[in-house]
Amino acid sequence: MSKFDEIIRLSGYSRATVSRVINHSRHVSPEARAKILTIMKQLNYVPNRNAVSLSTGQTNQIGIVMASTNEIVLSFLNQFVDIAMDYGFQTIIYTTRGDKENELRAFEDLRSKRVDGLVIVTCVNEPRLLKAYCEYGPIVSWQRMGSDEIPSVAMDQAEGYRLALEHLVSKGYTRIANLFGRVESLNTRSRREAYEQFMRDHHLPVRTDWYRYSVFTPTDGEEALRELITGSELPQAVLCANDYVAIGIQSEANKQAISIPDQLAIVGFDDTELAHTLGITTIYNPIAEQATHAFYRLWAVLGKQQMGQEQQLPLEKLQYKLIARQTT
Amino acid sequence: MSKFDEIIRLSGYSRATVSRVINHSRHVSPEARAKILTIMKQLNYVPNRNAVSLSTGQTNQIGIVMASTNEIVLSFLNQFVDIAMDYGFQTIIYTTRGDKENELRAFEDLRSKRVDGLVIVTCVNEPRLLKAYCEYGPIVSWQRMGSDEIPSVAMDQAEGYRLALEHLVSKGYTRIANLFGRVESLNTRSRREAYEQFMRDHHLPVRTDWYRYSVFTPTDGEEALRELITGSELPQAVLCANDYVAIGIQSEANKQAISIPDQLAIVGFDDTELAHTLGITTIYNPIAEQATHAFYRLWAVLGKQQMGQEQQLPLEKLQYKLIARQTT
DNA sequence: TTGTACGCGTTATCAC
DNA sequence: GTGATAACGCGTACAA
Repeated sequence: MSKFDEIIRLSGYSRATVSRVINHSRHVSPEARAKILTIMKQLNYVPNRNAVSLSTGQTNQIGIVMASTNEIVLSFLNQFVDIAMDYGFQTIIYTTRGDKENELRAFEDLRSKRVDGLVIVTCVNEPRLLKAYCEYGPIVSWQRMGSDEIPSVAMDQAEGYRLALEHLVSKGYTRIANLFGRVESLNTRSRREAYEQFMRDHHLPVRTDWYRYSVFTPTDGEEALRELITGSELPQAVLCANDYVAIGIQSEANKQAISIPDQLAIVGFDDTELAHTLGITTIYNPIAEQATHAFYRLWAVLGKQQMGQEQQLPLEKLQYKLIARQTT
Repeated sequence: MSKFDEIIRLSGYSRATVSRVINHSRHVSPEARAKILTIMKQLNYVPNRNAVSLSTGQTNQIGIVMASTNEIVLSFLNQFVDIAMDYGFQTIIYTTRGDKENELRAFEDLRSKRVDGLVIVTCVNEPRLLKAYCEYGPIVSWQRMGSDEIPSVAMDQAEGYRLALEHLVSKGYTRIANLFGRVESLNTRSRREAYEQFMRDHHLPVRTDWYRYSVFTPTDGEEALRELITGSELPQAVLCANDYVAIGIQSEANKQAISIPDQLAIVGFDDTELAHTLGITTIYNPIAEQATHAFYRLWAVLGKQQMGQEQQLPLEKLQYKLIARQTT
């Protein structure tokens, strides 16, 4: 006999009344509430959440999908978990290692009612395929998805990139190398197009020979610089995929006795704490705010189911900012 | 009518047989299996995991408890999520922000059958209090818990600390400052005792005036060094709570024109990728392996429930290693 | 305000 | 190999 039935038996009240007390319904007499609460304490009762989820159809769990938990997505993850918790939701991590089948398991978990909604941080499956899962629960993406089938809270990184370019050119750096992340990602495309457009507009050389892809980590940055200096000409500045890459460039430049910023300027991306510490010029990226927005988007749907009405939370307009430091 | 009942109706078989097919039981005729599988495909059926969990009493979810998701715990988290997934378990993050009540919610979720087990990365509640939850499911800790009531996969950091001290002294650094993490943590106590014991054994000065606490981040490290140089005497070496603190020290030393390692030697802890990039001497800490061990400990219990027999996975002996680089 | 009866979707224990 | 039937623990119309 479950503790629930035990409470029913000991209190003399019915299943419904006990349930009402548990769920803080107002339609319960003070005496009934008091008596039932007392017995609940005595029995050290806690509701079985699987039973609750089965009955209500909600789990109060949200899945977060990413290739791996790394430094780049850390602040997004941290903020999302926190804000979700504030609203009574737990967060399940789905690390896919870039594998499509692994990734699909997260979406299958939406179908199988394991999670109420999903946040995509990074994903490798086609939006077309993923769209089919939208009927099972709200899905929102941080990564830009190309199609509008899955809503995204991403900002157009072209704006941030232009800030960096304006800064560099205003300082006299015109021969610029670009270290990108994923080749096929929309962010990479945005950045590349912003670069090419900006350079053309200012009648400056577009150095596609200084494009490098799949540069994510400090080690990647080091290798990229070692490889760049083998060329006949050294760029005046390097635009990095993120701050960690910039750290690698900075470190390798020191080893190679390349003076910064005289011989080589460096601009990072995201404005992490380390960029501050190491004096790296970078683009402030409101990542935590985007995580908040991501949850708000989900809450717009999940809150309605929970509170019985439309839940609209304020989505403030977010902006990049240039943070000038010692590497430019 | 649920899809399950739909399958029963369309196939003509009973609830039990359908369930057997879903769970790959061998006691099903090939014809029955084929027919039921076909219908399952047609209906695009997936089991409701809440119903499964309610019925079996297992969720295949493990909670991971920590103050916040930060760089320090990142590799542990990442590895744990991965290994758990390999064994069919999902990971729920509980960030407590150091709040005892928040933290207790994770343990209550063990009682309420939301998770099958818990991993404690950091925790603030008393082991005494937490011990009461052990009856509801396996709990294992990364952080050392003092009492043996909750098993821990932590290594005694004193060993790693001694490696650092031997290295420093062998290089002639004898006036050593210590930057610790949490004041009351067992790791801090281990390190402090290791330092004091080592210095006494070698008839060297124990500089308790150079103890600093709650130093976690690069910024903390910078501040610590700024504060240390206001003293009458500068230490010859700094032992840091982790690599990020070491980065802060290194950066601030550069700003202050303090030559490294001539005027000041630096030793980090953990051997993160950035320590490699920035040439920081550090202690290699097998964090990922400890995460693996943590899961294996849980699996020893959860696997038994799942596979019907004791599951013993190999726990290899782990060791710290000194990684000498340019800061010593 | 309270109680009845049923539903949620699946597993498990018996029989046969 | 197959099939009734009873759990699993709780929410909730609906009626009283």
